[in-house]
Amino acid sequence: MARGKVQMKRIENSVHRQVTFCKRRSGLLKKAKELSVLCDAEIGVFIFSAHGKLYELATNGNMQGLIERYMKSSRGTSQPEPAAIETQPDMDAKEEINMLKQEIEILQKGLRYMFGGCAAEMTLDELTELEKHLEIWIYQIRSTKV
Amino acid sequence: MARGKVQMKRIENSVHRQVTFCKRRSGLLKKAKELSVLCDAEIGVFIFSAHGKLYELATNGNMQGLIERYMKSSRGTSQPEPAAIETQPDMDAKEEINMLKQEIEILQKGLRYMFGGCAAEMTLDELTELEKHLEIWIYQIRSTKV
DNA sequence: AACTATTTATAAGA
DNA sequence: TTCTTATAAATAGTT
Repeated sequence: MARGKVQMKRIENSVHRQVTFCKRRSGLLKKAKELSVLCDAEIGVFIFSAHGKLYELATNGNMQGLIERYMKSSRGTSQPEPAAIETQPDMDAKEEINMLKQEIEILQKGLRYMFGGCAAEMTLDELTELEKHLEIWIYQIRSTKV
Repeated sequence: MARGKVQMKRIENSVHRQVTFCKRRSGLLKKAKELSVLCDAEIGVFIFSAHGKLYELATNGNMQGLIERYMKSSRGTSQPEPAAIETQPDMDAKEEINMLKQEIEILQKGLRYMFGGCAAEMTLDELTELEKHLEIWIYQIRSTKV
């Protein structure tokens, strides 16, 4: 914007890119906050910088809760195929194993969030609840198989 | 902004609120897209209107993937440590990697299946495999409960 | 949905 | 990074 239009493509100069990232990131989060306040909306934003750093905003202060809600809302919207699982070819086998294990943990965590969001440590009741969900799921799978 | 400042509080007039929501929502999504293009960032945004309607943007077109990445990044932020994933200690590293990758694919399919309201297509074998995993989880849950 | 008068956001420079 | 400032963009109120 100011002092010259900006082309809508990646900023090649890395210093400019970094500065713009910083400014626009804060602008975006501000706008999100404003929208939520003015219009009584719940908003979740997450931004990964090119270097992988995470910046986030969840208007209710609870991104996990928003993600659960998102998952419920977007149910039925056909999900795109996730990217094939690729790992660095030059990666050490041990590292790769750890990476994959992490991925699995994430997926498991995702499932737990899915099932009514036991966010922190799971109580006995929560575990029972999860167990029940899994049993239902298995039941559905068995029905599908027939 | 234009023609008068706006107070940073909920707009009481519901017509104004709706119009502003529409305008600012599109503005926010535009800004998010711009930031991602200009600065090479990955961004996920979801907005729930006061009435619960979902609007979203995922810069890579894959919100599910972004959510997984988010969970990975925010790990450690007061998240409980999930049970360690155990594999055979005597297993060949290559084998182990393949096994873990398979598990991930199954979990991903399972998640999609879940999100899609049990509509996503899975083959019979995949369903059986998923069923088996769910049974293992149930077993783990029951062990934890004891 | 279109139109503008203004306010905001921000690119470039310091 | 922070501030300044000229300009581009967004948008509140109006039609």
